[in-house]
Parts: sequence; structure tokens; C-alpha cells
Amino acid sequence: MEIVSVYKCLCDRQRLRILNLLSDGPLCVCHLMEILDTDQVKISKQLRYMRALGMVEGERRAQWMVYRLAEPDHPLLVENLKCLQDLGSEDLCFSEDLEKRSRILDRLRGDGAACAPAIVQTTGGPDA
Amino acid sequence: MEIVSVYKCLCDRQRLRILNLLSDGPLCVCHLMEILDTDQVKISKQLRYMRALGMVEGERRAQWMVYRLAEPDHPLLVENLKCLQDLGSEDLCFSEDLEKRSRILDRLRGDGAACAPAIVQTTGGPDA
DNA sequence: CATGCATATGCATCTATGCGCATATGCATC
DNA sequence: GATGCATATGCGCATAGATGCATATGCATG
Repeated sequence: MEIVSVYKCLCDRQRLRILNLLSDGPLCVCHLMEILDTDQVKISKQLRYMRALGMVEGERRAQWMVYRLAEPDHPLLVENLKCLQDLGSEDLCFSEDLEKRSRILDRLRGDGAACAPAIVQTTGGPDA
Repeated sequence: MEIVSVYKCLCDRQRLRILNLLSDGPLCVCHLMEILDTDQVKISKQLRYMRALGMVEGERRAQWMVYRLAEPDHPLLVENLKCLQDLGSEDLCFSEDLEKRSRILDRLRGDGAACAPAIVQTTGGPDA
């Protein structure tokens, strides 16, 4: 993984928001659509771009694609996503996105319908 | 200064090398040409790009333009330029560039000719 | 196997960036 | 003020990235 490739992923606001979200755990496209409030094609194409650069990876779960940060995660990427939290004051959007993510995960565990199994099954850790 | 603007500067290898060099102190275009082993126009245009994004600033010293990281330096930029050193193993070029820079500064202090005054006068700190 | 949902892809278009070449500008020196 | 050096800019072209629209694919369910 080239250093420059990491920055190529980070230098677009939509991609930055996606990576920020994935740093908290895997998500599927429909949730990214909901959180970023944009259409499916844009999300899919940004994911394809980042997959081509080896920054994220997707796994099929029934009809859903679950995306996560690629392993092993590049130290540069991890470091920058951490910075994003600290710089929160500069652009609220990133912490807001994470809050939306939490709410969605809560909802999924609640109703258990739709793509819930895909995410809940894939998501490990305390936020799962 | 937008977060994304920082990454836009970092996502090109030439620019990354330039910023890495400037993180050790100001330089003029002719030295960047020498270290990066490329032509004047490319350097000038990359500098213009980064100046437009507020990442570097230039000051005229006689016939020379001395460039430095813009003040106040964005924490994100500082952090990433620090990372660049740690990731040295991944791409030797960045530490090599800094060594070339040191050698040039030594030479300037030695012969004192040409653009030496511009740089030496501008450069503060232990490496000046 | 037809239908529906989630996601991906192809194509055309538009904008942003990069590069090469020529030339302009700013400063110093004579 | 002509010349020379250091640097900047303008223009044309090539490529990369973003976007919208249409459509294809994968999977599940009836």
C-alpha cells in the first residue's frame, strides 16, 4: 500500500466520511446511503475506488455487501482517522456521522429485520 | 483551512516530498529542483497549487523565492509530516531528501555564493 | 423461474489536475 | 535600459476523478 494511495482516499470529503464511519466497524451500503444522505451509485463508486486502492474490503452477506477497513490497516490511515476525532471542532460532520451510526446499530438490534443480521453478525466488539 | 485541502496537498508524491522538505525549514525553488531532480515549471506549479490551498507561503528574497509551510501550520499537516519520518522504511525517498537538504545547506554556508543569503538569512533553528 | 431488493457496472459528460512548451515577470548588474 | 538569472504564468492537450442515467448482477422468496 502506497503512502500516496492513503491520501488519495482521504482527499475527498465523501470518502473521508465513509472511512471515518468504517473506522468504528463494518457497515453495508444502505447504511452509508442513509448516514451520508446520498444515492447508492455514488457510494458504490467511492467504495470501488477505495477497494481498488486496497483501503477497504467488502464481503457479501446475502443481498448485502458489508464493507470494512482492509486488513492490515495502514498505520497512516489509522492515525488520520484518529485525528479526525480530535479535529471534531473543525467539522462537526464526522462526529455526527458516528452518532447516526450508533443510532442505526441500536435500531438494527431492536427490530432485527432487513439487513440487520448482516451487520450485527459481522460487527464484533462493544458496539455490536 | 479545510481538512480535505490538507489531504489534497498530501496525495501527490511530488507535493509530499516538497512538504516533507519544507517541514525542516524554508527552501527556494532552485534547491527543490535540485533535490527532487525535476524542472522548474513543475515545482513552481506544485507550489502555486499548495499556495492556493493555503498550505505554503512564499517570500521574495532578491531574485529568489523562499517557500515555507504556511503559519499557522495545520495540526493535521504537522502530524502527517511527522508520520512520514516514522514510515521511512516504506519509502526511503523522504529521508534521503532530507539528507540532500542538509548537504545543500552545508554547502551554502560554505561557499556563501548565489542564493545562499536568501536561505541562510531566512532559516532559523539548529540547522541554519 | 419470475419478482423484488441491494448493489454494481457501463457509458457519456464535465471538471480537476498534470505536463510540455513558450513566454512573461521580477530583480540585479553592468 | 539591456542583459542574465530565478521564478511565474498562459495555453493546449492528456488523463484522472465525479456525476447522472440506464442497466446489469447477485441473492432471496414466492
